[in-house]
Amino acid sequence: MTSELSPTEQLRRSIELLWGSGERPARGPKPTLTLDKIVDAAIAVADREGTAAISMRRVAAELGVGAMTLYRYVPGKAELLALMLDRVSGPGDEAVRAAEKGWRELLTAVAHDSYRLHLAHPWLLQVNWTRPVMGPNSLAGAEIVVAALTGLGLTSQERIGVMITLDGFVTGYARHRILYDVAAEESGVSDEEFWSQHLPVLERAMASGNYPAMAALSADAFDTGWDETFEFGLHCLLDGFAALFAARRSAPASDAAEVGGAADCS
Amino acid sequence: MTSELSPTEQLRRSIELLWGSGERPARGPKPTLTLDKIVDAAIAVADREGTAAISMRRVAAELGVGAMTLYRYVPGKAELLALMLDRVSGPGDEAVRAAEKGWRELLTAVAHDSYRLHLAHPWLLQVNWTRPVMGPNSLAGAEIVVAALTGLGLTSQERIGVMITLDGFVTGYARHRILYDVAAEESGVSDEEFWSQHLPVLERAMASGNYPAMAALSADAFDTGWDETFEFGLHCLLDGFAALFAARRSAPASDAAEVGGAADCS
DNA sequence: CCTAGACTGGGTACGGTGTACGGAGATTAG
DNA sequence: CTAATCTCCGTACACCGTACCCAGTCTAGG
Repeated sequence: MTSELSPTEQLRRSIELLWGSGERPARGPKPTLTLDKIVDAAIAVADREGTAAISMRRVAAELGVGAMTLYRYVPGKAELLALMLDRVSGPGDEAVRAAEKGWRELLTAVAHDSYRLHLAHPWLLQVNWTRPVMGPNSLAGAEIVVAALTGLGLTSQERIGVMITLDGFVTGYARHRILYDVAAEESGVSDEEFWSQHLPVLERAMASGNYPAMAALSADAFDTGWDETFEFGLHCLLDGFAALFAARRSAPASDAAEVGGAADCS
Repeated sequence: MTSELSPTEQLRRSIELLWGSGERPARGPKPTLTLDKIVDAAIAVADREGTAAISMRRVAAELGVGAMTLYRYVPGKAELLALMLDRVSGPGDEAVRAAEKGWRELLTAVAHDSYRLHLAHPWLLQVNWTRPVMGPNSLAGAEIVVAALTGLGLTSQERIGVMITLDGFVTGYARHRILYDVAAEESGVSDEEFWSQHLPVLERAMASGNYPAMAALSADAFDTGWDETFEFGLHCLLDGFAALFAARRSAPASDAAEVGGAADCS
């Protein structure tokens, strides 16, 4: 008899799921599963068998139940992914250790944690986390960054801007690397073979004179390891933040009136 | 009778496709389609109907042919996506105009171009461009950036590092924004509704005292427009690069021997 | 001109996906 | 004990990418 749920109603349901206000109805048989078990199973499948293996049937099989059973606990696949994300989110080990150490150490730690997290769970790229970002763990992650940026003379908007910028770099770089690994794996072509296949066409392109700057690069230009390049980029970005902070320290920007709640931003 | 193609053979085929060495066989009827028409149709469908609409059947229907016909021209969907990417890639308008203006103007222009490109073609996020990056247009895009970074005392590896870092930030930020838009659109929930639904749970979280730094933010902390925040982040990142360049200008790093081809990086 | 052979278009089919629907059985309030 | 209400899940539908294969078309060689 439940008529179709309105979008708003669906959203309310998802928020409840994320913040886990799970009161059971009194009637009827006890559930055999829990939300936590489902999320754990989904993460296990995703980590073990790859991003493409995340399907409702596969996760259900992992738990020894029918596919449709999952829909008793989760509205749909998108919400399951959001729950998976919130599970692995939250302040990482390195960030917690660096919590009291100053902004540069902390941002470095947060970047490392997030980078490692993405490499460990490549399926994170599949998740649209922009809307359900407001899960409890995600919020805790934001808190620790904003805290480190408080007291440097930044406006509130700048604090958020720094956080978003850092996240953009880390996720963008992680995506780049993960896509590369995925391409290598699923095409079944190794790095060496890939490059050796391209050699003739690239040599012709270089010899054409259309790409002088590329041709002038040394032979080892692309030899840098992924992680070193990440550190290099992160270092540059933090230097840029440092320049901003130095400017604000000599002339603090005026912030809008501070109120006790970030929610009324329509 | 064609036995299954080896991965290497498939790769060779894809490279041929990208670089367009399209000699027709003599026998048999003339093809009614061309690769270009297919790629154009796919881009049109993707731009008009969204990322999810990119399917072989849909693209084929757009061209008025059967789904399987496309496989006469393209090995599979992944290759079609790669071709779509190379089509829209290449130096953007702003970058071309800024080509002779110094590294900061050029990197800014490239970032703007790439950012706009992603917003105009959100399906770019779907494409694994790390491997087929070596299409002619992509290579031209790399050339223009590396050229702007030549003569600043950077090593070859640093030039590539700067390019990858910038790309990481731009694509990461664009992804963030696109995912946000997609979430708003396909959930059917407007921004206002989304935030008003979250209000009670957020207010409770803020009142809990667990998130003091978040609670201390001003009310307008999240009010910044997407584009302003992008400019803010880009500015920071370029300041970071500037610091590196300044250091190199006073003490240039020694580069490896420069050879005329970047291809032999195993 | 004729015909053999190579090529193109595309119908059908297979195994996958997310999920709507509804029935069978379990549980508990009254 | 009964009826209400819940859980589990089999079936079904509309999609997807693409392997296979046949019919129709075109051209090279005779």
